[in-house]
Amino acid sequence: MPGSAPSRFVPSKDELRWIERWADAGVGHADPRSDRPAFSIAIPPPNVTGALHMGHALNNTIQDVLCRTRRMAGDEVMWICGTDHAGIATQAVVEKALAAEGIYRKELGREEFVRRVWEWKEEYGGQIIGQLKRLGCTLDYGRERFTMDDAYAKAVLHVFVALYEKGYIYRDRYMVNWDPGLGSAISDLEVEELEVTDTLVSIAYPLTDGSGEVVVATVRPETMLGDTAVAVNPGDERYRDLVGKTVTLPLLGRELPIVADEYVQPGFGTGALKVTPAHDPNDFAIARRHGLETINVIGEDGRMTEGAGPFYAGLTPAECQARVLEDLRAIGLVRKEEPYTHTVPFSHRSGARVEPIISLQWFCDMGRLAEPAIAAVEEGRVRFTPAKWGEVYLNWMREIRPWAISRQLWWGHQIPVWYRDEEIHVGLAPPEGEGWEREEDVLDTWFSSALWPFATLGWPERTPELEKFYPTQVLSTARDIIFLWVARMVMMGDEFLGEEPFSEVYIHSVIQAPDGRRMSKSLGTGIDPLEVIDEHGADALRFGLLMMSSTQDVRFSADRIDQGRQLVTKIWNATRLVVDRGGRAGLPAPAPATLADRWIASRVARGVEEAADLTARFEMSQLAKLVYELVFDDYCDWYLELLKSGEATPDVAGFALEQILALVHPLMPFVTEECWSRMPGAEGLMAVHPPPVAPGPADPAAEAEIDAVQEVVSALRAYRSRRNLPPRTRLAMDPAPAPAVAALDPVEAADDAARPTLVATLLPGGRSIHVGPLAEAVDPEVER
RNA sequence: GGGCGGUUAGCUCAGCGGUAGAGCGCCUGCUUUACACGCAGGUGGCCGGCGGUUCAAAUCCGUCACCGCCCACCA
Repeated sequence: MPGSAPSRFVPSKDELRWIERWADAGVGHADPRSDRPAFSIAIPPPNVTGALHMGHALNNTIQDVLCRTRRMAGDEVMWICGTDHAGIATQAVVEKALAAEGIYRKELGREEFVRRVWEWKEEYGGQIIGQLKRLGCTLDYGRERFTMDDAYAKAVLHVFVALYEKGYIYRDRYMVNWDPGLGSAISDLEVEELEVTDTLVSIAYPLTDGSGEVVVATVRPETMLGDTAVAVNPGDERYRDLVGKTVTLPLLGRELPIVADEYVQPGFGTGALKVTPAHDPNDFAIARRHGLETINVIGEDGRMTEGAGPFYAGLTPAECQARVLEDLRAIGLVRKEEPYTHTVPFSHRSGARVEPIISLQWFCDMGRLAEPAIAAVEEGRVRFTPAKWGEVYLNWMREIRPWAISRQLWWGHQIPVWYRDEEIHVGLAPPEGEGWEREEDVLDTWFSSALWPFATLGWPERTPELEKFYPTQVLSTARDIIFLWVARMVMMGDEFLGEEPFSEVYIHSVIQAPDGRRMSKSLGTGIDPLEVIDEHGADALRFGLLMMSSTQDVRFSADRIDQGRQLVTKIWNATRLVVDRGGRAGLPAPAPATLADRWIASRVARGVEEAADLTARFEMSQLAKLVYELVFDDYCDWYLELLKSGEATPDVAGFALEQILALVHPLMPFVTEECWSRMPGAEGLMAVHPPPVAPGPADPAAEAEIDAVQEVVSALRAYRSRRNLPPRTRLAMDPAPAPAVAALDPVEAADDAARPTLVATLLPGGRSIHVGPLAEAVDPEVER
């Protein structure tokens, strides 16, 4: 590279060029017929509606580091690329867009609406794939998959039918989490418990025989309309005589049995519990034990049903609550009202307060599926990093509950079930004959995501891709989808391929906003990775994110991005210097000629070894720190200074630079590719350059010597600084300084014993040094 | 109610049994022909509190205090 090259690398200009070059050279393309060892990673498929956020940027940088490293090492790398149809999110986005034009989903009808979603997907979906390219990610873009592709849909239906036939999937009228905002059931994992302060109301239920009353407490008086019993603890003396009697439900006049159930805590409230089987999971269980009637009073539309009686039907629960309280007060049955703080379920998807209701839904029993997936982690076939997440996974798996898999949406995999009167048909194809109607519900998005590592490779066909690249090696993700996604992939992989879909799960940091809040668009705390890329370059962003990443949550730090940008500039300028001094690429390893050469060879050797170790252990911030220090401290601050003074040789400098570029490339692909291309003798892309090798063996002797040199030089500089001497003051030193010391700093040997003004003493091993005038050599201030 | 994690320099974080580290900030010098997105030299921490183990503890154990996250069906 000519010395007249600009003193900075300009990412905005050069990065786009390299993205094209990599694509043209097929860098991300995987060949299933290759003889090379396979290395594969399945990207956590971003939502089609998604845009790159910091979490994606970090996660995909990590995956790209791993993929690039393995590719350079000679593996056939497939980084599986694609997006997720994200049922709820996508349907919501399109619905909103249509509503802006005054078009409503229900008016369009299902078929037309789904067509519009596809249209939207073709036009706006998947922009994140382009953004991943900007980040420098070497995915196999030519094999981009979508969880609603025909082939993928086939896999989904196949799995549904197979699990149905095994008896794992079944339909039941059961209590589910109903999301009134969404108009759909959601799974337990999509429910978030939030603390709220409600009013705990005590209501008197008169005994039917007129002999008194039983007082119950509730935070949801409106649900009393669906009460079908009052329960007390069997050991509760106060109520022993009442068990078997009945009370009359106020407002509706229904007669309710008083039952005894262990669930009831005698110490809570009055010790008597109103039982609303249709709207409380505990009450539902009590009702099943006692064969009680269940009466729905809140419907799927989130309003009171006919079951609530003519005065209340049609109201929202909140309106109904006010009305019920008013009516109860009017007849004098409210005994107490007090504030009460407890947790209440809210939908993670819509934010609405979840209504537990009884509904006819499809479920998947997870017990049997979980067994091999538990063993996989217990027996170490799947390993989590950090290891604690393996425990979290196991704790959840060991108490796994049935999964509510049906969703009352239109966008998704429609459940392959047909009904005709009492008949039911479950199959890949519709049944023969007239009068069949297909199940309207679709599957939970995570049901299809669970198949990602193999459905993307063509399963259930036995494709060459599947043969070569399943199972994958690593799954990298954040902890929030360990249950939703990771666990389910393991279960499905075990069930359908007989093998876990990956052996390593790396759980990376969550990047928070600089103030410690969650980074989110709605909070206004998001930082757009693309803006960072535009401003500082993808390499700087990648490096900064790797530096930030950790085993815990971290705040986004603009300083780390700066550090990355500075490293980019440093590498760029170091390359300029080396090229100027005659450094070349593509040489066979030259024999180190000087002490400095032996030293940098040793440093690079150490760096290469440590980098491999850190990469294998997913120590990304340590890896970033290592390359930073190797470039700045070793190569630039000391070695290149020695090169300028003639204490090192250009061949070794060039060779070491080539290796350093190769070492840094997986982290910062753009600047390293650019620098490589500017080294005389460089051929081919750095992206497929062989892995870095040391220009020589680790050399402890050379390292010890240079350590000593560094100490002397630092001491000299500190001495000058303390004395406020001009920086380049020449000092005479006795004994004569080592050539490397003299080269790095303007010192001269004291040739006249009467004249020396400075003493530097290197004791064996280079550990003890005095720097200062002879007269001060014993001064503790100076002694080091 | 269970479980996990955090508390280290002004800020953001590493380190996790052997004399306290980085980046940024701050102070002093430097237009040294790769780089001022730079170079050199500095300032700055009883490593949350209290106990304990050890020759030796940010580092291991116990406990307390805040902060955060996950799981959980007490009206």
